[in-house]
Amino acid sequence: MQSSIQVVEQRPGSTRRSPDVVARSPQRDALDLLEQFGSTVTIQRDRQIHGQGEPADACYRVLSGCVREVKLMEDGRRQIGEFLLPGDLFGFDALETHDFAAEAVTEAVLRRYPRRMVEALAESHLALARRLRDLTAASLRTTHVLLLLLGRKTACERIASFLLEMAERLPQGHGGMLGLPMSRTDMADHLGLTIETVCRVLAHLRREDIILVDRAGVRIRDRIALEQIACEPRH
Amino acid sequence: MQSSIQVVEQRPGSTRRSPDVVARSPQRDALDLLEQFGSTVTIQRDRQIHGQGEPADACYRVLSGCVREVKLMEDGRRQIGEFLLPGDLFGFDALETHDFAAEAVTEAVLRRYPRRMVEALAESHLALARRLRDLTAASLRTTHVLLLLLGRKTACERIASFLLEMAERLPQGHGGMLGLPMSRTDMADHLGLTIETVCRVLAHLRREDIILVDRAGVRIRDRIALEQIACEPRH
DNA sequence: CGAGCACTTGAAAGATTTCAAGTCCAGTGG
DNA sequence: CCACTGGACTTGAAATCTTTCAAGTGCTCG
Repeated sequence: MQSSIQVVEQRPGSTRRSPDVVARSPQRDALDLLEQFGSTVTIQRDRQIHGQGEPADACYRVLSGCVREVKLMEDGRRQIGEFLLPGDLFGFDALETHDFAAEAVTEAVLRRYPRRMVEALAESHLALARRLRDLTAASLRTTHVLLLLLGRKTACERIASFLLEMAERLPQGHGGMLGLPMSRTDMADHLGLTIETVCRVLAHLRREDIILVDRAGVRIRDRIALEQIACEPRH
Repeated sequence: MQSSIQVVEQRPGSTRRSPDVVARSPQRDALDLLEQFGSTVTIQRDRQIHGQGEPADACYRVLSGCVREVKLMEDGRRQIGEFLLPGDLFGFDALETHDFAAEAVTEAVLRRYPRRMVEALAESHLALARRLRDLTAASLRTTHVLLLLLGRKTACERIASFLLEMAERLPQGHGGMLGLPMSRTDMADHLGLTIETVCRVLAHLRREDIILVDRAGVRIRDRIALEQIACEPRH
């Protein structure tokens, strides 16, 4: 229960998306209240953290590694709602049960908070209650962006949007290299494409000299071009 | 400010989806607190209630009619996040700004609550704060279902899912006829299809005697078949 | 009655998927 | 140390689904 965990500054109501990994500043985060009830767990690659539809009795903060939120259909079709990276929170926005299963994309270290405690504390701490609501609203906003991507964007636009998002969220390696933690299959299941289409689009962007792809990851060479392709919504 | 508004029983944390339109039961809804600050407004067909990205300074309950939540791309591509029907709430789950524009699909009568009051009351009423969080989580759940639909379902599955959803949410006319309030274009923009594909799939389902389509609306003749086609997720 | 709009339907085009081989490593075992 | 195997990733070609383009139809409204 040591409190020397890497803590990430959260903008007012952002579930994730923390390019600004800053040491905790003077103003306290309402979530700090939970820290004393947290425990640290390590999840092996591809192991499940919780199942889809299971009672939501824990919430998590990602300390290291990558987690995916997965919805599965009877016939095996899969939709990944979101990838969670260090600093991201998940499970806080569930009702009684989890909408998604959560699985480790890479070995992941998580801080685990019992839902019972979260709810109990929220009963007496308005700031925490408020924080939880903002967290949920932030999740919703992220999901709304994905809705447009899945409903209306072309394969090329989806990949471009995804790469830009990852460039914001992942730490840059040397020379701006992004080490994507997820497989092509995971990317495909997040973007509503097949693995082959993901490959082909990446190859296409590479031939255009917009990105550089190698085993280690991706490097964005022409961000402007990528942004034009991604054609993000007005807001 | 009369309080003879049609009020809809809400399951614990459901933004909408209220097939059970019941008179208010003894236990009070935390949202009742807002009622004294509400005002009733009427919006003409296709008129905007608020724009995408605008400061969220009001929330609404639909009293009658239908509202769509719309995201627009520069080039005119459109994604409808959700249709709101009588009893449904919207705008309660926004952060500072609205993720979607809201527009009246049909002439709509809305109960409008100033966000400032909602937030102020939530500061002092835990039950309301809790209700707002559940509302947001319920929105998120709805959106997660749509993610799978947009990312992984075929046109036929999308339409089948949509019809079943509408059958739950819309009041039945005589003979189980559903009067769909939205145009084919709206359906298309919700389901990530084109208007022509929507027509063709409806025609296909009609030829299979699964539904009956006419100007007035749609009638489900073989719900079992429709459910099989829709192939809803395990949970 | 005529115009306009929503909706349908057909045919061709196009984007993405499916099916089928490969390639390239990383890890294993000889 | 090196060949071998399996898995992830690529790439090509054909198939398929959906879209695009083009007419129509039928209602409603003026």
